[in-house]
Formats: sequence, structure tokens, C-alpha cells
Amino acid sequence: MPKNKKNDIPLPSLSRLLSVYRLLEQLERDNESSVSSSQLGKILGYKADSIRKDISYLGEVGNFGGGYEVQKLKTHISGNLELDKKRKTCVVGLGRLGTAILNYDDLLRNGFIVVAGFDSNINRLETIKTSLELFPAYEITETVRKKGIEIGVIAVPAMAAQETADRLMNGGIKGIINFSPVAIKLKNSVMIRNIDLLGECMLLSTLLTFEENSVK
Amino acid sequence: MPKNKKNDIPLPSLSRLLSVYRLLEQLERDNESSVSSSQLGKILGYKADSIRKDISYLGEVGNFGGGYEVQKLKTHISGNLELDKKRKTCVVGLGRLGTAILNYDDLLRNGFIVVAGFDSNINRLETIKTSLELFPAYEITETVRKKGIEIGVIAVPAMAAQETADRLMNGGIKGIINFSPVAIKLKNSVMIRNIDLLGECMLLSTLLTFEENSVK
DNA sequence: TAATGTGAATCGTTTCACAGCG
DNA sequence: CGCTGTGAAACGATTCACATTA
Repeated sequence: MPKNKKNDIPLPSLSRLLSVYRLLEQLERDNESSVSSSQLGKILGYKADSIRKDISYLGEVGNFGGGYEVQKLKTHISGNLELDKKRKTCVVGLGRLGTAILNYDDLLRNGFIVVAGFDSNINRLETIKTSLELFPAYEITETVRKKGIEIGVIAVPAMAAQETADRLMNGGIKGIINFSPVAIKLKNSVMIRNIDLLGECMLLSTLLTFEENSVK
Repeated sequence: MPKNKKNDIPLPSLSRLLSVYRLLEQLERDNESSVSSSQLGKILGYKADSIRKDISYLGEVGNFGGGYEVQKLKTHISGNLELDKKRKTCVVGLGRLGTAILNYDDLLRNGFIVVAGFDSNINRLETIKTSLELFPAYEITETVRKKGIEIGVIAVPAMAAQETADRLMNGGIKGIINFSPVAIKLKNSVMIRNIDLLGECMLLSTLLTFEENSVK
């Protein structure tokens, strides 16, 4: 198990680097040829220092005195983080949220190939018009295994979230994006990122309350 | 501007406290009368120490030797963080994601009263069946001001996100939940929480890549 | 000169370890 | 004795400050 230096990138840095990468795509489209850490920071809302340190985790790439070449930096980040990697993905729960995700083109553009959708309501499967293959929920484990799906998006009601996760994990899923507002019990080395709308709303509301109370 | 001790709660602690609060609601429904920090931690995936410190930011409430009373702790958190506060909310962008949010009952149950929906496509407004009031996007500023809406959810395409935010802020919005994958430039004291599906997917994928590379 | 890259200092959060209490 | 509550230590990330280089 060779120590990989990149494993030592702090998670917040990694997250910022991905934002930088997406901004670079934008700048490239706008035909910008170079950009400085302070420009990147200004747009993304981070300190220039921070951006520079983040980038430096991946080795030297900038021009002393002249900022970064957009294309070069983009390739540098993509190469180091292997952003060209393709990941087979599935979505479980095809309500409004689930179908929104099925149809989210940016995923495909960034290497996430949605190869299956699942729902426990078999009637619903027939009403959704999509070119993707749809399956009943009880076929999750089998399908994930058969197709070699790596990432599963959970968009089912809270009550069904753990069972859904178990089915995905039994099929050998590697990572989960969980939109349900419950904590999932994970098997061994499965990774998860939680996206919790209600939690974010409550956090925002609480922060507003603090602000209101401290001004009063 | 009296210093409010609660302003000093670290953001991660605040976020955990809100998770604890929601778990307590669940435990209350299950008629559990008491719970320890280690039980809470186990379920939510945090260290018991951390949970105890989080709770202690709000003052003493537990029973030495006997854990926390579910109901009492719940009231304690809710009281301190003023979780009974109601917030008028609106959703901009009524595609699949936007309409999913309009219909997300958990929001209402937790004090977020969705009082308006907006979309730039006027024809679309007529096809959506809901009891909520819907408006064209150019009426955002006026409606936010008139109704005293505090929180705005942005569920529009990336291209329209900044303009949407500006309209919300011009109407006096206090907080924004941003589902678009772009950084929003904020006015003065407006607060924002970003929910970035593509970003989370890319982060997850990168973490998986690191794991794969370090095992090899 | 302008902006990168980076050790060192600082800051904030988590973890530790144990005193305090029912 | 078990579990809370909390100072103190440890840890990790950010910010600082400046040497470095085109």
C-alpha cells in the first residue's frame, strides 16, 4: 500500500480545487488564457493564499509573476485528480427529485454515466419517459453487481433510505450520494456524501436567528 | 450589540446539534425516554465526546450517570436555537428540482412556509398544479418585498443563478439556498448555503480514486 | 515588479482525560 | 459506578510573511 501523497490533501482543499477546475472550464469557454490566484479567489469567494496552497498540493504549475495558464492549470488539476475517470452511476427513487437527477446533463459531461434508475413503484417505472433502463427496487443488488455500478444516488423517502443503501452495498457499490435526511450505516469501505436540504435550511435559519439576536 | 454566547458555537457543532435534534424527534416518536451521548453518536456517526461538547454549548441539561431525557434535550435544543421560528420561503425555478422542493413536506413541518414559486417560463406556471401562489420571475423582487419572504431557494440553471440571487437580494431576502453549481456574489449581510450535486459527485469520485490508487 | 510557492505562525475544532455528580 | 461536562492537549486547516523567480 504505497503512501499516495495526494491522499494528504485536506478535504476542504480538494473541494476548492474542484470548484477551481469548474471555473477554469468556464474561463476556457470565455477564451481567457491566464488567471491569477487572486482572481480565482475573488470569483469563488476564497482567499488567494488558500487557492495557491491548494494548487501547490498538486505540484508547481504557475508562472512566477504571471499567474496560471488556464488550459495548463485545468489539465494539471484534471490529471492529478484523474477527473477524466468514468463512473457508472444509478439513481434510486424516481420521484421528482430522482427524475431531476436522471436528467441532469452536467453529470454525464463530467464522467458520471447514469446507467440505471430504480423505483419501488412498478407502475411509476412505466410512466417515466427516458432512454435509460429502469428497474424495480428489488433488483438493485443484482443490477448493481451485473453492471458494475460504482456510485448510487439515494433519492427515496427517509423510511426507505437504509434499506436502499443496504441493497446498493450488497451489490458492491463503492460510493453513495444520499439525499435522504437520515444517517446511513455503512459497510466497510463504502464512501458517502450527504446532501441534506432540510438540514441546510435549518442551519441557515439558525444562523439568521443568531444574526438577528446579536443585532438587537 | 450584546455578544451572544451562542454565536460562538462552531459551525460543525451547530450542524451536528441539528442532526441530534432531528434524531430526538425520531426517538420521541419511538417512545424512547432517555438516551446517552454514546448512543446518539453511534447512530449519527460521531464521537460521543463531540456530541457532549456540542450539547454543552447550550448549557447543562443531562443527568450525570443517566444520559439525557429525550424530551427535555429536544426542548433544550429547540429553545436555545429557536427552532420554532417560522420563515417565509420561496422557490425560484420550477423545473423538476424546484417542484420537488415545493412539495417537500418536511420543510413545512420544520417552520419553512413556502409562500411563493417563481419561474421565467410563464407557460410553465400554468401547468403546475399546486395550491401555492406562482409568479413570473420578473416579479421576484416585488413579491419578496411585499410578502416579507426571508429565505429563497435557487433552483434555476447556472446561467440564471446570479440574476436570480440579485432579484432576491433586491427584495430584501435574508438567506439563500443555492442549488446551482456557481458561486453567488452576495450583498452585505445575506447568508448562503450551497447545495452542489455535481460538486459532491466529483468529490466522491475523487475520494474513490485516491482509495483505489492507495490500495493498488 | 508581480505573482507563485511554502515553511512558520495562528486559529479553530476535535479529542483526551478526568473531575463532578446522581 | 456510569455518564455528563469541561479545561487542556492534540490535531488539522488557514493565514501570514517572505524568499523565489520570470
